[in-house]
Amino acid sequence: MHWLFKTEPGEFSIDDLEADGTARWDGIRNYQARNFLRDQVALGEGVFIYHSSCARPGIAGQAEVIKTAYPDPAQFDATSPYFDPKASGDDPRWFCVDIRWRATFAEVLPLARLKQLPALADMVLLKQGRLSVQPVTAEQWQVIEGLAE
DNA sequence: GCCAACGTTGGC
DNA sequence: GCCAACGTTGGC
Repeated sequence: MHWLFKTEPGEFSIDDLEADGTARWDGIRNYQARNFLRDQVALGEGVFIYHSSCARPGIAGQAEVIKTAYPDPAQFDATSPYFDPKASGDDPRWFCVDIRWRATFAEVLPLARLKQLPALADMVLLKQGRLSVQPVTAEQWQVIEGLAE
């Protein structure tokens, strides 16, 4: 399986990931996204980094999974915006993974462009909004990589 | 800033 | 369990 992770570039962009090299993908507070992270995201899998809520929404680059799911520390940190008072160490509610930068596309692949391609019509990104961690099929991955060259 | 889509909360 | 109210996401 391949994946697509959304991020607001004003908070954390592909350029930040490239500069840092690796990142903890934390702060996921949606159950469907959590379940993908916790149950399915596997070591070494590819991840497209998608910029959302910005002037040019689209796929900005790719990364790979270097550590599979572990409890998101932010849920236990009362000073964090991602604090969850209902989570406990015995019963973590939220999970995160670690990723490593692989590539920054020469140009962000615009959402509008992705929408034009029949081969991508079934992408979760295009069929369902509001899901910040989502699967990408091998076929979709190949098509998008081809566009990014 | 608007607003559609959809997730979450909480009363019953 | 239903569903209305409310909150959030995210494109435009």
